[in-house]
Amino acid sequence: MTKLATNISLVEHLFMDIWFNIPKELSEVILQAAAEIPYFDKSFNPDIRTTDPRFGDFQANGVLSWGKNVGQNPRQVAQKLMETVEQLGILDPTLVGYEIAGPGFINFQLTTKFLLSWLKRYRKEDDLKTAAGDIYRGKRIVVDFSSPNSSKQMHVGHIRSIVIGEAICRLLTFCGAYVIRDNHIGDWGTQYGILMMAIKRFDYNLKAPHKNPLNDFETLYREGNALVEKDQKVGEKAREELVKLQNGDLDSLSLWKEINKISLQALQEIYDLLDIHFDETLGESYYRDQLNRVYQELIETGIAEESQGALVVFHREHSRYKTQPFIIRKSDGASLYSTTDLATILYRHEHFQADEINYVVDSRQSDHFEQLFLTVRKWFFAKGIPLPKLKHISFGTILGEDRKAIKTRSGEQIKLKDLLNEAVHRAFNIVCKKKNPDLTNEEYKDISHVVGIGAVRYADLMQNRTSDYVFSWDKLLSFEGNTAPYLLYAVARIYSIFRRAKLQPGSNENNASEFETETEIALAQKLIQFVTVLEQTVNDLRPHFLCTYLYELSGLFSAFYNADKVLISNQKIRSRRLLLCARTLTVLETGLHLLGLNTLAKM
RNA sequence: GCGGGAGUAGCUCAGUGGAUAGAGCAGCGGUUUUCUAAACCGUUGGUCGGGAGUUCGAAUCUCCCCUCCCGUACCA
Repeated sequence: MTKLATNISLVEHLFMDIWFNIPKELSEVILQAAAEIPYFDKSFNPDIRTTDPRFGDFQANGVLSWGKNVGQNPRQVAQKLMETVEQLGILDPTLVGYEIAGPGFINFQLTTKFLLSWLKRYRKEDDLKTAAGDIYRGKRIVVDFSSPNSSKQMHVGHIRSIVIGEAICRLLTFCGAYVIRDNHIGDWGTQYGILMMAIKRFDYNLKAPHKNPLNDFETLYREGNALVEKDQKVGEKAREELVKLQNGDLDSLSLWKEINKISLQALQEIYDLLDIHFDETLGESYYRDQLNRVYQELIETGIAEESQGALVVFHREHSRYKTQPFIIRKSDGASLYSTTDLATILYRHEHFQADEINYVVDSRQSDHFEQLFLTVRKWFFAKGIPLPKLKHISFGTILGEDRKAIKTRSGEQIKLKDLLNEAVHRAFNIVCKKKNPDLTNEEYKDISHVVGIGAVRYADLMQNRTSDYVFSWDKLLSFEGNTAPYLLYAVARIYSIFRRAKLQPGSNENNASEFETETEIALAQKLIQFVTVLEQTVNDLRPHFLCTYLYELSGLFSAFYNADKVLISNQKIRSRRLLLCARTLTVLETGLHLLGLNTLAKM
C-alpha cells in the first residue's frame, strides 16, 4: 500500500483528494481554526456561500455577527481566524486563496490549479451523483403527482403537477432516494354521481363508438351539473348514484369501469407524449375497502365527530380548523377525497414503508393538506403508527396574457394535448425556418419534439413553483433568455465541436494546461458550483434554482465559445478547452435530464 | 371576517440578513474570411407597493396600511 502510494505522482494524489463539496470543506477548515480560539464556541457557523464573482468563489459571513456577539472587531476576528488557519496549515494556498474584505468578510478564491484539478476529478454524471450528499440516501419516498380526475380531459393547469413532479422524482432519485411514483387518480368522487346521472338521463350509449368520448363526458358533466344547480331533485339523484356506486351496486360498478377504461386510455396519450412512467396508478377507488377502518379508528380515538349529519374532524387547537371542518364522510354517507387520502397514507405506510410522502398539488388545496396532515398526525399517534414525513409541494396557477387563469379566447379550458401538439408544431416551424441543411426530415421531427415538449416543461420549471406565472408562446420558444431552446442549442454546439474534432467528449484532456482567459476561468468557476446549486434545489425542491444555474452556465459557455476558439493547434490550450466543453456538456445534460428534458446532439 | 400568496426596470421574472439590487424582452449601438450568428459584446432604464421598527447591515425579519389573486361544510 505504502509502496503503491509513493508511486502515485503528486499531481494524481492531488486529484484524488480534491474537495468535492467546497463550501462544506471550507466550513470545516474554519471551524477547525475556530476551535483553537477561546472566544469561539460550538454555536459558531462560518456561513459559507457562493459570492459575487468579483469577490471570489465563496465568502464566509459568519464572523460578522460573531464578532459583534463577543465584543470584538469582526475584521480582527476574521484576521485571527485566518492566521490560525495558516498556522495549522489546513488550507493549501496553491489551491485556495483568501482575502479579508469590508467589515469582515472572508473571501475565498479557488486557484486555476484547483479548478483544473476539480474538473479533471469529477467528469461524469455519476461523479456528480454524490453531489447532494446523503440527504435522501436510503429513504423511501412516495411522490403523488399528476393525479388528475378521470372522466375529464387534462387541461393546461394539469401540466405543472406532472412536470414538477417528474423533476422532483428525478432529483430525489439522484440524491439516493428510492422513489415511488404514484398517480392518485380521482376516480371515486362526487363527479361520478353527476356524470352517471347525466349518462342515464341523456341516454348516452357508452358502448357505441364515439369520436372523442372524454369530450362527451365533459359535456355530460357540465350539463348534468347545470341541472343539479337548478333542480334539487336532480341533485339528489346524482348523490344517490354516487352512494350506489360506493356501496358496490353491480350495474353502477360496470358503468364506472367502462368510463374509467376510456379515461385512462386518454390520459395515457399525454403521459406518452411527456415520457412519464408511474410505478403505481392507484386511484381513490383502490382504497374503497379501506375506508371503514378510517371511519372506525377516527371515531374510536375521538378524533372525528358527527356534525350536521356529516363525520368531520375539528382541530380545537387551531385558530381556523377549530371551526372549519375536515369532512371525511358526507351526511348522505358518501366518502370524499379526504377519506381516500387518509386511507392512502395508511396504505403508503403499511405497503410501501414510506418514510416520506410528497404531494405535488396546486396551492389552492393547501387547506386540505394542512387538515389532512394534522388529522393523520393525531390518528397515527393514537394508534402508535410511525408518522411519515408529509409534504405538500404546492405550486401556483398558469395565467394568460390577461393575468387571469389561462383560457382560450372563447373562455374554454385549453386541452393539454392540444397545447403539447401546438408546442411541437411551433418548434417544427422554427427549426425548419432556420434550416440546418445537414438534417433529414426524420431529424427535424425528433428535434421539434424535443424542443417543443422541452420548451413547455422548461418554461414551467424555470418559474418559482409557488408563484403564478404568465404563459407566453413567444417567450418559451425563443432562443434568447432563460429558455429550453437556448440551453439545448448550447448542448448541440458542444456536440458539434466534438464532431468536428472527431473526438469523444472527455477524451484528449491529458495535456490540459491551467485556465488563463477570463472566459475560461469564469466558466470553470461556474461548473464547480453545480454541487452547491443541486443541494439548494433538493433542499427546497425548487427546480427553478437549477434552471437559473443552467441558464447562467450556458451564458458563460456561449461567451467562452465566442471568445476562445477551441479547435486550435496549440495542444495544451486546445486540450484544456476541450475539457471545459466536455464538462459543460456533462453538467448541462445532467441538469437538463434531472429536469426531465431530453437533449440533442444536433439541431 | 379569517387564512395563504403576490406587489422589484416599460413588460416577464430572479434575488441564501450581507458589499454598488440582477437577467431576458423591448429601446439604442456594435461583432461573422473563425468550432452551429438559433450566438456574442456594449449601453439606457429602479422612491424593491407605502410607513414604522429590529440589526453593524433589510427587497429579504417584525408590526401597521394599500392593491390584486386564491382558499374558507358536504367538489377535487
